[in-house]
Amino acid sequence: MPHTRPTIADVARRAGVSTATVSLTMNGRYGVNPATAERVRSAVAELGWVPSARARALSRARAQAVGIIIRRPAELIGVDPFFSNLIAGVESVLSRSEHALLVRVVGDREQEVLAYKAMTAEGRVDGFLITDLEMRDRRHEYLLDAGLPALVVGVPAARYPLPVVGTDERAAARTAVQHLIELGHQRIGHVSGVAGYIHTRARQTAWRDALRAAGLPRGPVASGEFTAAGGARATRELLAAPARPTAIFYANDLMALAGLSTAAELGVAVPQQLSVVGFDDVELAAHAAPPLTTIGRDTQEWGRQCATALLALIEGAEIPRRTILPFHLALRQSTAPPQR
Amino acid sequence: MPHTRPTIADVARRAGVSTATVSLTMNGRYGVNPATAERVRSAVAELGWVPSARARALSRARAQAVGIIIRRPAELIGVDPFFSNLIAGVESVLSRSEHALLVRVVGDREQEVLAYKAMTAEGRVDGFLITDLEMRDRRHEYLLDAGLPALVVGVPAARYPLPVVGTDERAAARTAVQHLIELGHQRIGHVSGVAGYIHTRARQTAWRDALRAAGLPRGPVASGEFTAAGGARATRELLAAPARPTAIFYANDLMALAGLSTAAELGVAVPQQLSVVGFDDVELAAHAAPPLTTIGRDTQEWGRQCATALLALIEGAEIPRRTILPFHLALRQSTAPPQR
DNA sequence: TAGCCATTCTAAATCGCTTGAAATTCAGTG
DNA sequence: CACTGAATTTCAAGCGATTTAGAATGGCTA
Repeated sequence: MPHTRPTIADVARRAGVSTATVSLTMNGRYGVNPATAERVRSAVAELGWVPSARARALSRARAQAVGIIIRRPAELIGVDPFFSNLIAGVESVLSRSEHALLVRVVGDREQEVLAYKAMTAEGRVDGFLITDLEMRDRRHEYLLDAGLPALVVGVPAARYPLPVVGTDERAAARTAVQHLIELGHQRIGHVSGVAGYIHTRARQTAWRDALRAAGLPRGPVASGEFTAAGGARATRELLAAPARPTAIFYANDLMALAGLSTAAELGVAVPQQLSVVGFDDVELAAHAAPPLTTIGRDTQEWGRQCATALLALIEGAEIPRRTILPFHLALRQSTAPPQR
Repeated sequence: MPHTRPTIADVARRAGVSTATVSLTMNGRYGVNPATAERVRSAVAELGWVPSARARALSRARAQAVGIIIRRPAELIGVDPFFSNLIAGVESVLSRSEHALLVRVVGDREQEVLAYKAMTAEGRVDGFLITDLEMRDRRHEYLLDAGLPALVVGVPAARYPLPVVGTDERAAARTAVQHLIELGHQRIGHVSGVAGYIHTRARQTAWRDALRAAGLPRGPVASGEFTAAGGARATRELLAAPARPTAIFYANDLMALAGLSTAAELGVAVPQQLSVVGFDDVELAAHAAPPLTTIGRDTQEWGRQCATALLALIEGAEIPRRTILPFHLALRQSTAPPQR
């Protein structure tokens, strides 16, 4: 006998009141006699009633959920702990507010657009978290005209029409390159990420600008596509150049770690012959050989902050156009002054 | 003027039929005149109608969603690409079937129980994917009596009452240790993961059994807690032992990679003085110095298979009690015969 | 004692879709 | 020509909450 879950009607009957009263009581509206409220509450407790999210979503016209759509080719999904950490942070806030997190993973842009439209049209979510912003990102268009609040997580893009929570990665990358410059490096290369992303650009531009500002020649670049294989390949490429760089700034730690191994394999001593700086400060960075100097930020904190901000947006509150969170430079042993 | 989304009534009006007919048509029930169906379909297309998931969930008594609750301490969330990959695989199947994926991340067991109960009671999901099965896991209890289908992803535990999709990690681990034995190693240590998990146990037990079966002495063990820091610490511990092992089998790649660095730091040459085998075959493993020999399985495929199976369960179909997916041993340069 | 108000509650409509029962249509039959 | 039955289509009752307008109650005031 499949004992069905109690409904609000069962609670009402048990407490000897109408369903309206139960609803009013449990949603903390005032105007309910304390004694009645008490009766309702004990009926709820006795029956173990939990309001149906389905019914609630329909009558409140709120899904009580937020969505995050991840577009990455399959092989890039697991390369960094970014999403796991972000989601963990987001969740720690959402779960306290009775909001669910819907995650969708898509492979290409076409599917992505469909996913946003479907989730919106079906009314599954009340707002979106947007990641991996691209150069000419158009996602705000269908979000804005669907009237759903949305928020970008990551790098603040100049004049993007949605609020942002993230880190000034330009400043972060500049700090990394600055560190190399201060050590005395003059030929500083860069291994960049997947073209098109705002954060790829921010890191690369900051590197270029920092060199220019210091009056140094523009160093060599190679794309590592954010993968270990790409990082290894790019490292090989940079180290094979005629005027070999004495330092390389990598757009993420995964590539930097692969770069470390590649250097070892080529017999290039780090940091004596080559200084290496990464980006992300993944846990392994501190336990590499040599431990990796890198830029980090607290991704879980990003998650917490952006969830909080998105919930506020959903409630109709105003939020700052940009929330900039700090980064840090973890100084370890993969950087040193260049050898004479 | 916030142009509201069309409802089924708008479509019905436009097509000159009742809402029942629209519903019947769009849900592919037979018994609708082809000509009428055509009119309905064009009305749907013209208005761009998409059925409301909220209303549907209520009337069909189906959430059209599955849930996954991840319980890990914050610092372990991002350590491996497991969840990202699993979710990517799961999603590739779910998205085709109009099911959403709800992700919840909790920190401890108490929150976990609450999360399962809440998701179930609120009716947010039609089924669960269970990961990180523990030794005396009780999750089946509240799932079974809530009547929700659920499925374990990962290591098949003997006599666990829910169906499983995963890999025989015992066999996988045995293969890894066997490889070391065949190379001629006699003192083989193990760096284990977080105690309590089925997979931690499976890997450790398989290691012990393989040694015993080969008539070798039981090697030293240390827990690395699945983290890089832990892996480094454990490695240091094993290498400091009086009878230093000539090979170490790590319960995951992260620890093995940290182990590689630690060995380098201690001046222990890999693979000449120490062979290292990991578990996971993360992308970086192939680009470590030296490239890491490790056991891998296709986590995205796990995701696809378990999503498919869970959907079948939700439809009320029968599925095999256990679906065992393959693993592979990636032979690289971190293992070699022991030096005399 | 009638009139007023504030406080509590409830009836009933609503959210947008699904679905079983009933109504309608119409060709085929006897 | 009435009757049967298959094929279509519609009615209307849910699904389980929320919410608004208004009813009931009771204490006070004039």
